[in-house]
Amino acid sequence: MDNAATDQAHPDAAKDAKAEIVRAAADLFMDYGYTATSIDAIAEKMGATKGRIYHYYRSKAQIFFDIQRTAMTNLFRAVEPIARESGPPEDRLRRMAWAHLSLMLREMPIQKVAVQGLEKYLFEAEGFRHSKTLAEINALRDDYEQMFAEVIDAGARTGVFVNDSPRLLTKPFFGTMNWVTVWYRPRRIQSDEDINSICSALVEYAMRGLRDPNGGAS
Amino acid sequence: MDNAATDQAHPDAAKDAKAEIVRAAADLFMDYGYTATSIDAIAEKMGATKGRIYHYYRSKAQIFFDIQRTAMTNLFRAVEPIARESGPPEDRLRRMAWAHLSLMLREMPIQKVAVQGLEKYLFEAEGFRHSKTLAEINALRDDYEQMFAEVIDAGARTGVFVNDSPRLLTKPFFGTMNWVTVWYRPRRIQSDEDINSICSALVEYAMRGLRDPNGGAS
DNA sequence: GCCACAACATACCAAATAGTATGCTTTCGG
DNA sequence: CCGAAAGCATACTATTTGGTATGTTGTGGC
Repeated sequence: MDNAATDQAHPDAAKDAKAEIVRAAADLFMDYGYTATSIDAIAEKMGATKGRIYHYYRSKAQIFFDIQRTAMTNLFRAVEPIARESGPPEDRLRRMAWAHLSLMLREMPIQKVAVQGLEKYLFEAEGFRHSKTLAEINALRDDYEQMFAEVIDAGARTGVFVNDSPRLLTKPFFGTMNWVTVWYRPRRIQSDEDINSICSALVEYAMRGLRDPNGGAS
Repeated sequence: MDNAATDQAHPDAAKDAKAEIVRAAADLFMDYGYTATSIDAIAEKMGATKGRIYHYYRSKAQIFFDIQRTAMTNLFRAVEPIARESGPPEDRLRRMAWAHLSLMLREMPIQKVAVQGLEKYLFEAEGFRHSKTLAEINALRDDYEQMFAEVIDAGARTGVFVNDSPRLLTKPFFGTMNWVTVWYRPRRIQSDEDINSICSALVEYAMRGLRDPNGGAS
């Protein structure tokens, strides 16, 4: 009994309804933040009222958690297959970074909320410290970072990457890419070409940051 | 008549009082966000009540703006002298980055609020779109970024940096450094050694991202 | 054709909170 | 030594908002 509608005769319809709520909420959270966005505002953006939202979610926080889950799920779907391939770590990592950043730009609201929103204003203040859901989200983020750390480690062992701790290197690596959520303003109509040029510049920057200037290949 | 206390006989005392408010507010904004932090909570953290705060600030938003101003002022004080020196752009930039990041880590609350907090939840919702203060803050941020862009441009002309647009290169450059405000959790007792090792790793990463792998030093 | 339940909308409530109005005490210039 | 303003605290208000309780309408199964 996770909520009122998930275990019904038409679970796919419920999924769609929840997805629409998640999208609307993410749009507003991105612009105004979590606490400054009212449930009524989310409903109004959907052309509905609170009743619709509370029929699918029992609280505002659950919507927030669902945004996180959606964001992480989408990231895994795009990046994990690449990580599992064989081949030179440098190539894999570059394509992983491209997939990550591309998704970041294409579903900015969800990803921005997910990446900047994991703050304490929910957990410290409310009773979410021991939440099962919270632990799940944190585990997802850790696993995701670990996926990159392993490829970086593999590259370091072959000598193409610098020899700092992989865990420490992932920080600026993600910083280079995730910082788009701070400075990039999605245009009305964002051309693929626009996105691709940003991806290219940032991914190459991130890769140069890892590479060892002295270490030749092999 | 900026506020009630600035043009009095003891402006320095008022400055101290305001600085204490700014610090307390930044601490709470960092953890809970702007809207989720009540004026009463800020007052309580100072061992006082609202009266004390509203004696120096006429609104919550003014406190927020003062945090931004303080953060930018401190950054300029630390970085601008280095930018004005002569010498190889690469050396100057590295030391500018170090100063920037060092300050970032040492006054995390103020800097984190300043760097991540310039959101719309104030301006779109309220009547702050045409605020004089807001324009001033934005100008400061632009000038600050421009300072780095110029040094990067100088380095690109000597051939040590890659040839992308300086404006585009500053994004991942700041991303590498400012992302600490997302992942770094200030320890109870943060040793200088701790901070220095982080500075070193991130600054070197940021510099490698700029450097042209093919371009030897002029 | 009826019934149970999904899928909402509407009305309502209690708590939180930005801001104000006012009162009290200390300090200081003349 | 006194008036006036600084430097607060206290009491109060109007509004916003998360959440609930209670409708109302459509719809699929039998």
